[in-house]
Amino acid sequence: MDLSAKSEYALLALLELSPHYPSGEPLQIRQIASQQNIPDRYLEQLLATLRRGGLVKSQRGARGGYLLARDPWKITLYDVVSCIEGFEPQADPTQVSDTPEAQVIQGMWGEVRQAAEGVLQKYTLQDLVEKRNAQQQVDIMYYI
Amino acid sequence: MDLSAKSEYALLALLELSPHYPSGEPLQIRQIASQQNIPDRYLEQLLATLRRGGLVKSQRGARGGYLLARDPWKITLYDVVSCIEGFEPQADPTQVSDTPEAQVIQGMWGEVRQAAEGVLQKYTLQDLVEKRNAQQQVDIMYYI
DNA sequence: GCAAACCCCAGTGGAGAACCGGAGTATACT
DNA sequence: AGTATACTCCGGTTCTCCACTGGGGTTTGC
Repeated sequence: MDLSAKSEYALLALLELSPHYPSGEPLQIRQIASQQNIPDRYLEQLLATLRRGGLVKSQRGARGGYLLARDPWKITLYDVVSCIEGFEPQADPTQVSDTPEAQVIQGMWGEVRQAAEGVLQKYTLQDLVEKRNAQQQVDIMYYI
Repeated sequence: MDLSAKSEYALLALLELSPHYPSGEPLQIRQIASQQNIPDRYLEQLLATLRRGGLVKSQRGARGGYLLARDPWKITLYDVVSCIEGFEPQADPTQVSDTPEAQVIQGMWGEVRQAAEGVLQKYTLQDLVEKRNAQQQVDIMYYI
């Protein structure tokens, strides 16, 4: 029941990209990585996955980088996590549980998944950005 | 977001034990394992964990075995999964996330956890048993 | 044309999950 | 009492996956 480093990195990166969306200026891997303490060669892979998932666009060549594919309030956390974790296919050759006991357990676990996904679907990157800003205010007030 | 084999095995085993609770007759590892297709030496470890967690009692010696420690409707699925997965300690030295971005992400993940745990807490072993029985009826009706 | 960026693919180290085995201990039945 | 049958404890083994690293490419701006 932990959030994988993979997904956390992806969210952090997109959180960095969000404020730059209006300007249309791309942000480079190195900058994001150093800003959020993420191994840059690893972040590269995650951004590639996000690109294939249609969440970010990339600009190749010198002065290139990454930018959000659409507005921050049109990207839910579910979009991000499911893209990075790749858990869309529930209709794949997962053994369709033979015994009735296994079926029942599978069914109730489906409810657990749905509950979790519901929370992820109701938050967008924009929400995270706003929460971040509010959090920063609190941090400043408590700073000495 | 998958249910581990560990937890699924534990739930299956407890599901087997549930109907035997009223009689007070213990069930042996071998029987449970063969009934639910679980490696028996592995199931042994899981039952030991459940015993230490106070969910089952064991009867040693010949004609021994395992039985539920309390009524099936007094054991929630959360009890089982948290015991087997051991994820109680949220107040441990998990790095208390330095950056405001990480804090915000950590916070929203807390909501996801809570949603998932809420579902697990509202179901008991008794519920699973009843669902299983209902499921069996359906299976029989569709058989041939 | 060359440097700065992304792109692709392959490999490695460590941790944990799933499982197996053996020696010991308690209990029931005869 | 003795023996068979269970649980109990502890260790090891295999395998997979996560997190990360590295070595090449290709595209683009200056």
